[in-house]
Amino acid sequence: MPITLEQLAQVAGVSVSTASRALGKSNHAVNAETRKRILTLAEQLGYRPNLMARGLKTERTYTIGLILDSILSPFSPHIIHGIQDHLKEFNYFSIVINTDSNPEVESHAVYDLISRSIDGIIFVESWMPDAHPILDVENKPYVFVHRLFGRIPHNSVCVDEQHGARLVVEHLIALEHHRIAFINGLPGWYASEQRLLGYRETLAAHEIPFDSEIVLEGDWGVQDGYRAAEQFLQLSERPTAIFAANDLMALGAMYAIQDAGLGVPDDIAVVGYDDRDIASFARPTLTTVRMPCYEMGQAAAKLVLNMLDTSRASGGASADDFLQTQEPIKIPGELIVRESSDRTKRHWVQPRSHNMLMHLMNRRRP
Amino acid sequence: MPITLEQLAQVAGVSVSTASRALGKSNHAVNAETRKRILTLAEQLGYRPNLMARGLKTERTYTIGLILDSILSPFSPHIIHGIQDHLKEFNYFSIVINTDSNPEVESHAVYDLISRSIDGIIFVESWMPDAHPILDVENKPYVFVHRLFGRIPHNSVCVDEQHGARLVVEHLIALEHHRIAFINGLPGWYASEQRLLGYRETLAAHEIPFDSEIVLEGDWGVQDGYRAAEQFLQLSERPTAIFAANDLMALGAMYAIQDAGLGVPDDIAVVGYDDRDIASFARPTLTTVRMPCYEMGQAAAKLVLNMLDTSRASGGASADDFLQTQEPIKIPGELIVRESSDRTKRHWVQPRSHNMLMHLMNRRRP
DNA sequence: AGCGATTTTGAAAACGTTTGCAGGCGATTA
DNA sequence: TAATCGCCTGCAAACGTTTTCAAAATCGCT
Repeated sequence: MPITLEQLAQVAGVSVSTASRALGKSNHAVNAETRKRILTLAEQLGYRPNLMARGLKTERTYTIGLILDSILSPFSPHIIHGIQDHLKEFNYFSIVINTDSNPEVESHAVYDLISRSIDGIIFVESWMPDAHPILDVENKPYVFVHRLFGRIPHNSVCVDEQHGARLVVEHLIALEHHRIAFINGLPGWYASEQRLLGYRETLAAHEIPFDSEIVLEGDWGVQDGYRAAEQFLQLSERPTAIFAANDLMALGAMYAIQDAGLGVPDDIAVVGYDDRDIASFARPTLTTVRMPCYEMGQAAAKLVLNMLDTSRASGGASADDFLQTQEPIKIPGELIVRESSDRTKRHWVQPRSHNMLMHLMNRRRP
Repeated sequence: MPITLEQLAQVAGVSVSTASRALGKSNHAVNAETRKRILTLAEQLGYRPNLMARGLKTERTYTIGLILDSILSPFSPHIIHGIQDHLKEFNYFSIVINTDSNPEVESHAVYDLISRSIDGIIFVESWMPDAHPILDVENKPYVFVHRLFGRIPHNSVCVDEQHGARLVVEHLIALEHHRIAFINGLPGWYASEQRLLGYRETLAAHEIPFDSEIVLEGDWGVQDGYRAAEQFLQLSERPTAIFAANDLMALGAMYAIQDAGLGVPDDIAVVGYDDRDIASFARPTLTTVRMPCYEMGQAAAKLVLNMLDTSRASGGASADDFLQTQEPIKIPGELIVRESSDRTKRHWVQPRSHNMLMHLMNRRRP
C-alpha cells in the first residue's frame, strides 16, 4: 500500500491539512520551508495521493470515458492515440469501453461510467443518438468524434470530407485528367454525401460537366470496386482516372484494370481514400487521402476539456452550460500522392508510422 | 448528480446500512420484502453507487490498468478486445495507457495507475523488465501479454510460435513440397527463434535435411522479403515454396516471384505469418497463420483476475502471493489456407471479421 | 508593549460507501 | 414465564482526501 497523507504528515511533523496544502497547487499560503520539507519527504517515501479519496471530495476524477463503436475499426486506434496524447498533458486518463456496435452495451456503458464519476465522455464512431438524456441530467459534457452515419450532432469532431474529395479531383485534373470516374460509398453515410459534394463541386469549378454514367456506388468492399471498374472499362468513352471513396474499392478497381490488361497509372489512374495500410503495400502503391484521425482525437479531447472548464467556471449550475449548439469541427485530411496516380513516384513500399514493424525498427535492439 | 445511498435509504424509510446490504450481494440477512422495496426504488430513482466511495472503503476498484507498448501496433486492438471481453464478465473495466515504447512513460504509468488504486496491471507487448519493483512492493498482480522480445517473463501469455511454424511446414509438405525456403525475422526476437525451431523440427520429422542455403533473415519489411526471394530464385535448385516469418515479407516474396515472371502458387507457393489485413487483400490471397490475439487477451485477463482472487483468498498478506513463477501460457495460432499455397482456393477477397467495412455492412442501415 | 494585519497552522466536517457491533423483536425452548 | 436464539435493523466508525473556519504565530508599526 502506498503511504497515506496522514502518515506523511506525521513524519513531517505537521497536520494533514498543511501536508495537503503543501502538495496541492493550492494558492493557500504555506511556509516555503515547510512546503519544501514536505515535498522532499513525499518524494522519498514515494507518497502517491489516493485519487479515489480525492475524487470523492472534489467531484473530479481526471478521467474521461471513451466509448468506442468498435476498437477493431481501422481508425479508432489512431483516434484514441490523439485523444490520449492530448488528455495526458492535463493529467487526464481515459477508461475505454468497446461496444461492438451494440446499442444496449453502449447505453449500459454510459451508466457504468457515471458510476465511476468520470468527468466527461467521448463517443468514438458512435451510433448513439445526438443528445444523451442521462448525460444531460447528470450534467456531464460529452463529445462525438468521427461519427460515420446520419446527422452530425452538436459538439462533435469529424472529417472535412468535402475538402478531401476536392484535393483528389484537383490533383487528377492537374495531371490532365478530364474524365474522372467516381466510385462512391452507399448513400446515407456522411462520407459518401460529402465526398460526392466535393467531387461535383471541383468538377464544376473546372467546367467539367458532371456525367452520371461514370459515377457508381459501392458497398465499400474490394469486390464493389472491382465491379464498378469493370463497368467503366466497357464504356465507349472510358475514364482516364478513377476516384474511389475508400482504399478497398480503389484496390478492387486496380485489380479490374490490371485484369483487363491495362496499366495503373499509365492507362488509368486510381485514387483511394483513407490511407489504410494496404495503400502503401499495394502495387502500385495507392494515392489516397489520409484520414486525420490523430488530429480528430486531439480536437475531441480539447473540446471535452473546454466544456469541462466552462462548466466549472460557471459554477456548473445549469444543465446546459456546455451544450452550446455549435457547428461540428471539421478536420481536413491530406493528399498522399503515390504511384497509382503519379508515374514519377517510385516508392518502395513505405509503411506508415503506425506500422508496427517500421516502428519497431526504430528502437533499440536487445 | 446521481442520487446517493443516503437519499435512497431516506425515501425507502430505512437506514443507509440496510440499504447498502439490500443492494450488495452480501450474505448478510435482510428482509426479503424490504430488499425488494429498496431494489425497485433504486431502479426507479436511477440509483448508481459511487464507485469511488466504495473503492475507498473496500480497496477494490474493479479496474485493471492496461499498459500498451503501442496502441498502433496491428495486434494490440485485438488483444485489448480479448482482455476487455473477459473483464466485462466480472464487471471489471480497464483504463488504458499507451506508452509509445517510451520506458519513462511506462514507468510513470505504473505510478499513475497505483495512484488510482487499480486492482492489477496487464502489460501489452511491453518492454518492461520482468519484475516491476513498485508493483511488487504494492502487492498488485501484473501480467505480460504478447511480449515480443527477449526473455518471456513469469505470469505471461504469449503465442505458441513453434506450433504455428509447424502448421505451416506440415501444410506445405502435405502439398508435396520438399524444398521449403524460410525467410526468418531478425534474431533476438522471440518469434524468430521459436518459428525457426518449429521449421527445423518439422523438417526433421519428415526427414528433410535442413539446408542453410534456403534460410535467410530479414528485418520484417516488404523489401526484405523481396530481396530474400530474389536470392532464392537465383539458386540452381530453387525452392518450390517459401515460408516467410511474417505477412509483409511474404508479400515482398510474392512480388519478387511475380516480377521474375513466375506464378504463385503454381511455380512457387508462399506462406506468411500473422494474418494481417493485407493477407486477405493481396493477390493471390495469402496463406498465413492467424495470431491468436483475442485469445491471448482473454487468457491474460483471466490470469490477472485469478491472481487477484488467490491473493485475496490468502488475505493478501505476503508480497509474493501471486508471484508463483509459472511457465508462460502459450496460445496456439491457426493456419489459414488461401490462394498463395493452394490453387484450389478461390476466395474473393475475404475481409476478416475485424475489418470495419465488413462489420459495418452487417448492421442496420439508416 | 500593544495592536492590527498578515501569514501559517490545525481541528474537524464533509464526500458516499461498507461493516463491526449492539440492540430489538418474535419465536422456540426449558 | 423466562431465557435463548435467529433474524433483522440501525448506529457509528472507518477509508484518504480537501476545505472551511478559527486560532496561533509572526510581523510591522506606533
